[in-house]
Amino acid sequence: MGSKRYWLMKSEPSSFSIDDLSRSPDQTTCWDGVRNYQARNFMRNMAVGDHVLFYHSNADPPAIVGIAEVVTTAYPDPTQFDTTDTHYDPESKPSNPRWDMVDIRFVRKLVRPLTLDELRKESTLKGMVLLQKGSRLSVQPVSPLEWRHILRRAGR
DNA sequence: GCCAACGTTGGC
DNA sequence: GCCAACGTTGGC
Repeated sequence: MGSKRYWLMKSEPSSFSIDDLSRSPDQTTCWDGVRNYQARNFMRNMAVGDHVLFYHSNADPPAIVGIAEVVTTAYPDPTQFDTTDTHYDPESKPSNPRWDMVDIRFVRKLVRPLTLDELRKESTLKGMVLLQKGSRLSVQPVSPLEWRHILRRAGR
């Protein structure tokens, strides 16, 4: 068993919130709809058991609100072949799927959500992908140090 | 609603 | 290969 990796995944609570995740069957959902190559590549690097920070973007306030875990490795996102889906990609062929997804399962909500504002005040977190100017990556790596610091700040 | 920053597309 | 145009993200 190799050491687990840490990630952050963004979701707009108006479309899928941490509560939606906790109410999902098995408290699990497939992370479909990612259409960014960098984000896809990060998902391809995920392993079962990896830890995930669940972040509410376009929220008031934007914040890390919970913890999830990766329960499958990456596999083809079926919405890319669904002509009725907004994420349909006519260029992607079933013989060579372009877009992948993983399944993640709810672990817990943070006792205290950590707002973007608070995160910005932490010098330890200066390097977080989330906090970089113009950063829009919806799936991104988190360092073990950042993870530890965030959990401590969140009151465990 | 605004708009800056980013990624992608396509003409040349 | 360049770069303008466009669509999207996401904080404010």
